[in-house]
Amino acid sequence: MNTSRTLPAKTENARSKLLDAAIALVRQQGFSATTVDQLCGMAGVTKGAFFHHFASKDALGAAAAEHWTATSSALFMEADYNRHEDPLDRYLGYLDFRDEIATGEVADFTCYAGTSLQECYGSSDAIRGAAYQSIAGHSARLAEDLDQAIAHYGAPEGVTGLSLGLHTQAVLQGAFILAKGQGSAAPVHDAIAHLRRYVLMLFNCENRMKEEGSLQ
Amino acid sequence: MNTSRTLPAKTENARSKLLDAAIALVRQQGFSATTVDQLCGMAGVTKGAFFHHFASKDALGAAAAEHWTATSSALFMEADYNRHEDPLDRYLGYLDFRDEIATGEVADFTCYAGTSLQECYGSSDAIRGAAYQSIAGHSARLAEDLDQAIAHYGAPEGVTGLSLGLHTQAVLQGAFILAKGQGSAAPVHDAIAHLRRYVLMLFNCENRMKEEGSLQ
DNA sequence: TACAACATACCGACTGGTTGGTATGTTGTA
DNA sequence: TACAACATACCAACCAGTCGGTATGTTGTA
Repeated sequence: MNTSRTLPAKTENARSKLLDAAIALVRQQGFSATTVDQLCGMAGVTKGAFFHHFASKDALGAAAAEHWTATSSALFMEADYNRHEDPLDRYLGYLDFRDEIATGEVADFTCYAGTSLQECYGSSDAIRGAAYQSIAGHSARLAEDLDQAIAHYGAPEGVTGLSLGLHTQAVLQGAFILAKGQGSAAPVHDAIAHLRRYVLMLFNCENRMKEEGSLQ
Repeated sequence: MNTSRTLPAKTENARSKLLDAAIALVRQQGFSATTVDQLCGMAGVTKGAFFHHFASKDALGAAAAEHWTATSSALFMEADYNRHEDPLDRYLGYLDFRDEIATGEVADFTCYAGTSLQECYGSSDAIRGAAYQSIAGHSARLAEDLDQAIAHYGAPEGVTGLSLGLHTQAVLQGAFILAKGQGSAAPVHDAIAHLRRYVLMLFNCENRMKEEGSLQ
């Protein structure tokens, strides 16, 4: 039992260390600017280990996108805001949570998927696909809450949960770009404030302000 | 007169050809993935010409951001929507114009500044600075109209012209990322629709719906 | 239980093509 | 003649990927 756990733990070590290193380095420098040697150095493994686990640098980039999906979706799933009964409260709680975690170094709160998607569009289909899958999946989970909110509170024509979920991601991704330009988290806080105001007006002001008390 | 125009025209030829090539290639492949030889090939010049005009590849990347600012600001300044008397109409006309030009190949309507800013954050200060300057300047011009609109129609506390201008850019930049993932312009149209609805509600619904007829 | 056959994880020196950059012409013009 | 605007030839560093080899399990079988 002990040993049967030891081997898989060790075999996953080099691999997951490389994935973690990829996420950290790519968020800081971009994918192309990150070398295999750098990745191995940060992960504390050798090139042999790298190419044992990944067929190519591109394959690592794509696998890191899936790793990113797994770790970040775990982070959001465990967060407190999911406990709200009201679906709109859950969505607004998500925005608050996003606002909270946007602190410190820019590279530490920006999105691996967005960064590599923008850079690797046109040079690697594998990475582009995996990165978009990450963002689309995240949007889809938001869409569940938003669809419930729309069913409950109503919304203008053409506004769907998925459309709002994707828009949420667009706003965040764009804010990350501005944050990189400015070197601070301020643009993220501003963008979230605007988005929050939009959604509040969408469900609150335009439609008949049902249950206003529960909406902040 | 003819000759005095010929020399600068020719001297600017290699340089501006390289700048155009940089914008085209970087939008498609990203900065790091684009080689100096590729740039020279597309521009139809040799490496000697390249390093005669630019001290380094990074310098070309930064100069291309300024070139991008110049060409794109000319495009928007000449557009018809600027003729509207109402500042809000000018802003909404800008959104419509953005919506119109988002067609065809994804790389043809995405933003050089946003792409290189995201990628070169952390690897080149010169490019990051020039790229952010491009986006910030564009936001500032939008902010002029938005400030006038706010003065005229009023707005909730904390909403300034610059804040809305930057948010507009954030939404567009984020939409470009989604467009790259999806390989189509649809996310851009969706994002603009949401942003348009937000601004309309901001000036229209929340505040006393002055001059409603002129607002679409 | 013992042992052969095989599999998995990892090491690190090496390579061959690529890349940013340089050094040295050449040409046209003032 | 002087100088700007190129072209040509070349280089040293770098980098993704390879390859032979080792160490540590795992499995099948007698």
